[in-house]
Amino acid sequence: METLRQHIEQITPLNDEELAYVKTFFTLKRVRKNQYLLHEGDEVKYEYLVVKGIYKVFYVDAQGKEYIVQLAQENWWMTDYQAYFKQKQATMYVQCMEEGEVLCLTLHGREKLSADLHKMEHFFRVKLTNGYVALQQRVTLLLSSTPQQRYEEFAKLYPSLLQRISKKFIAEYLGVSRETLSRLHSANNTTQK
Amino acid sequence: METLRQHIEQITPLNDEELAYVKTFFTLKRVRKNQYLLHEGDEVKYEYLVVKGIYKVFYVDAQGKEYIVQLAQENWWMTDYQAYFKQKQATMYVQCMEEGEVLCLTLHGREKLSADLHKMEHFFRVKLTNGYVALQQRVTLLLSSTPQQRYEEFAKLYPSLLQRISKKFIAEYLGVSRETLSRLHSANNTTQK
DNA sequence: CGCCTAATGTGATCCGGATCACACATTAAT
DNA sequence: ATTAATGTGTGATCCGGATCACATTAGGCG
Repeated sequence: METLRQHIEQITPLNDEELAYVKTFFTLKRVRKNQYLLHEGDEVKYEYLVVKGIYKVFYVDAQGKEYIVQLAQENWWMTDYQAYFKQKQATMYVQCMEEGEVLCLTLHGREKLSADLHKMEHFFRVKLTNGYVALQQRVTLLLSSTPQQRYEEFAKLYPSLLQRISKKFIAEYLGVSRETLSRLHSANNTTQK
Repeated sequence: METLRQHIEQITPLNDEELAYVKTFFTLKRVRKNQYLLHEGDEVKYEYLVVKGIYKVFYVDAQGKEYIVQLAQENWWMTDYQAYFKQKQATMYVQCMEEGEVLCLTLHGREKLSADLHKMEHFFRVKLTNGYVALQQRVTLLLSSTPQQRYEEFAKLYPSLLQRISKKFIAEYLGVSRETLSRLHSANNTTQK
């Protein structure tokens, strides 16, 4: 739980009393590899703050193809936000790719915290702001770039993930086929040598 | 300025005193067709709340191709948010497509309002939440769908824009060539008849 | 330790959509 | 009203990346 304090205090300081109050809204959960935190069709009870591990948020189209909407690692928040905020059934899955633990927060908890503590409303606003900017960047990337550029951008933003997850999933995140991604490497290696 | 009250009160009620205070941070600006509110390389002084008119937020790649990141109409907020929040030079343009007026707010104003009035911090958080969800939907759409599906989705979400702006710009928003979009129509009309 | 399954590389083929090129229609400008 | 500028449809060609198919390697895990 110490993680939580650090995470929040990157944005706003909390005194002990406030922190104690905040903590009452979170529950810690251990997660094993391949375990689902959320399944399509589920009610979306929680959003999750990743304490440890790697997770993917993805959906599956009519043909059974998977598309990764978000790859989350330490200190990232994740869930099917559309369903979470609107309290509808999930259209996405959240699955663990590397075991770890997450802190769970209900929508009610989030709203209560925001209403009771101006600081926490501020915290969530700042987090959302960052998330919004990051998503907008992803939109511009998807609109305009080649698989090559997408991969380079990804490698720059998340060098650690390159090591920790398989290329297949990176391809699904980039919206590129596994094969095309693989061929990029060969092309790169020959030129850069 | 009455628009502003209505807009904010969709999310949180304000008393007269609060409203008066809020108003001091906004300035109204008339905008003519084709006028730029923001130019690549500019310092990003403001974000804009659209009172009237249609605007596009777009960027231009090395080949001179345009990509529309956002199409904004009444009651939408817009600017180059990446640059606005991080106070960097703009990488995008904001241009008017149908004349109207906007309310301008500085980053300092936004932060001051949020700090002084918990209600306003709440307002911005809710707006950001909605924006985040909408952007995530756009990401899933760009990741997985055909031009056909993108167009249908767009037509469903923004039927009014279909009438008011040219196909060329819709194509740039969807990340599809003008010609491909045009051919979709022909295909549609023959089948649905 | 070796088996089975998943991850990766690589060739061959195919196809959707970009691009180029032009005709026609519509709108704006003086 | 005339001319220019911009929007729209449509054909012809081309190419990047998806798809299919298989060989190779690397990891779990019994």
